[in-house]
Amino acid sequence: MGVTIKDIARMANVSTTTVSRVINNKSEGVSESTRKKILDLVKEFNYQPNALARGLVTKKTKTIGLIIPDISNPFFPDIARGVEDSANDYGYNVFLCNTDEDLHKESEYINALKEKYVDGIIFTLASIPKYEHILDLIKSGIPVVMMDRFIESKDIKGVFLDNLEGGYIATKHLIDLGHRKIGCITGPLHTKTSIERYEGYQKALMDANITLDKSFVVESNYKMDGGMKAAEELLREKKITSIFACNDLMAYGAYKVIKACEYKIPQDISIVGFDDILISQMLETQLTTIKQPTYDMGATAAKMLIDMIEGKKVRKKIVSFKPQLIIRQSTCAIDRR
Amino acid sequence: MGVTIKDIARMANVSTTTVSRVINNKSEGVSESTRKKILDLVKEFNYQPNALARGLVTKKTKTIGLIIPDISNPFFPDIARGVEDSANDYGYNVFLCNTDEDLHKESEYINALKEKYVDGIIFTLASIPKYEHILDLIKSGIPVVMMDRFIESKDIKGVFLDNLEGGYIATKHLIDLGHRKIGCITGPLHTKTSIERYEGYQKALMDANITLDKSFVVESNYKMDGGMKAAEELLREKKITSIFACNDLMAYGAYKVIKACEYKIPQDISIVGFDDILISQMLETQLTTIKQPTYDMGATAAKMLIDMIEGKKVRKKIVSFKPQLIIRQSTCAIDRR
DNA sequence: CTGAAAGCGCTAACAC
DNA sequence: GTGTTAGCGCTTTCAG
Repeated sequence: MGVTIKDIARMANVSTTTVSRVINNKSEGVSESTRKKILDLVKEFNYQPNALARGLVTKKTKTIGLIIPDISNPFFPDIARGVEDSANDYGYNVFLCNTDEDLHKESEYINALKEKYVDGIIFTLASIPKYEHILDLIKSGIPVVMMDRFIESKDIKGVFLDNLEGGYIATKHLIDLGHRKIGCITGPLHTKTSIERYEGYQKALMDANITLDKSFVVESNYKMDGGMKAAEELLREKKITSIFACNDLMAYGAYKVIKACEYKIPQDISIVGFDDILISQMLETQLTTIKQPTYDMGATAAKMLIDMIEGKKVRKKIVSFKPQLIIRQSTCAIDRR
Repeated sequence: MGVTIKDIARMANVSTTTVSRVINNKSEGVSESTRKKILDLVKEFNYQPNALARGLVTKKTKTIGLIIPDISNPFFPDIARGVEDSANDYGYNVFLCNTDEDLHKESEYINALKEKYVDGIIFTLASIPKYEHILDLIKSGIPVVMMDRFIESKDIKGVFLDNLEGGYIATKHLIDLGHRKIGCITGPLHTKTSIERYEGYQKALMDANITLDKSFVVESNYKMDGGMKAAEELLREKKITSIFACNDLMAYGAYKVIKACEYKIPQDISIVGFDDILISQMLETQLTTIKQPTYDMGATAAKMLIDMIEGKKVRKKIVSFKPQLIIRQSTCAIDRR
């Protein structure tokens, strides 16, 4: 559909090689006059190089894949936006792939992306701890950057949040406010992120010489209803004065239960979440939470990937982002009770 | 990187033609034995066809482009998910492109997608009423499906929400509850969607024999702060008893102002929004609103596009989705005041 | 039922 | 400075 490099060459009375040289700016050895002639023709006939043909010979497509669990999960749009913006800056396009954490879909996407010769892939793994296929992928030579969910392996590169630090500062904030009986609603404890946040909680307690009471810890599912159930359990004569929920959705579930029980937030019970999703600042009592720099994480992952693709030295194999405590209205000092 | 059709052909002692036939299931004329031999080899060596080479000759890439303003706008992730799911069902991959409603970026993406030979493009236009480039694109022959934002043109195909109906049922709901003094916070009135929602409001009033009071109508910007300003204006001795905000973000802005003024929702002022974004059901007083079937719209757009690509008869050129009234807690009958 | 040959549109040695 | 040639990996006539 349209004019090819041959057409331009014929009209300019030059070879395709020469045309190729100028459209790729490898025009060291092209006279200014033929250069201009070609450029004029290109503009006049709106010549657009066929990326398939080009890719077939160069083995580069200026295309990357982004594989995530689910773009409609509020955690991912900002990441995706960061990735796409960076990619776009470097002239790359991005394939969006939603896996629903399904390993089969994950493999299918990997195959499709390989067939389409993407230059690299950014990955947020399924939380299931199974990733031989990823390791194989990396060994096959295609640049891969992991995001958010870590893999134990020497040759992994990636962008992660310091979840331990996040759990730590969330809990420390509560401790600094005078709380001693701090409940913890964790995510599923077979995932690294959940474990780390929980470890952060434990470390903060330890540093403050507070003994861990396991009955204050409830494992949940990162969902709202899970947060509700967990809060019901914690409220059952545990006498806790505060809760650290390992994500905002669960914090919101807890929030609803607490308010339904006629407790006041933060006077009766302080609560801190994790993620800083949009709703957190829209609640009646705005949620104190731990913010992840999602956009930056996406943007950094894409930059890193493209550096790898273009053979630049990638200094840091692992970039660790620091979470940030956002103090809002759902926490207060215990002596204000 | 890896084994090609030639390798398979050599190992099977057949021509590449034959291999091509079996991997593309055009194997009418291939004996069962060679067929099996080839399939075994394909599996053994994990042969993956090179999509670039294939696309170069077939002019088809099993790839579509999705051009939207901004994936981090909560309205779009569900749409994108619908698009991607449908595409995936048919074996297509999707390029994600964020334009920020910038016409220049829009054109750049169109060019890039054409160079990469996408089979079709799904579009949510910038709201600026300028779209010659889209019309050109369509004339160039590449299948295009519009989404959400309409263009006046015979040969347009697309998927839209019946925004007039949406404005109508929102307003009618208020009228049915006994309200007569109904404020309206519109979006920017140079966009078709905004105009239509506003027209729906007017039509509902007219059908109920309520005279339109223009002082009850405030044009705003679809953003939260715009909703706040508009609400402040409406609250200034207009004596309205209810507000129809043309999206949830503005409704939320109004909500905050109303509560800040110590009015009660819905007893003093009823409010209905539009979109049903996640936060609407998370507010202290859950928001009555108009829901758009975003996922379905995306999924339908992709199906439509792929049907066009694959030459199937597309019965409906325009699919109009009906909005749905979601009654929650922010509206009540006027006599309960 | 199978293969030979041409060609998609481009880039990359290499030669002049 | 510029052109010739080969070839990327595949599909598609056309012939047998």
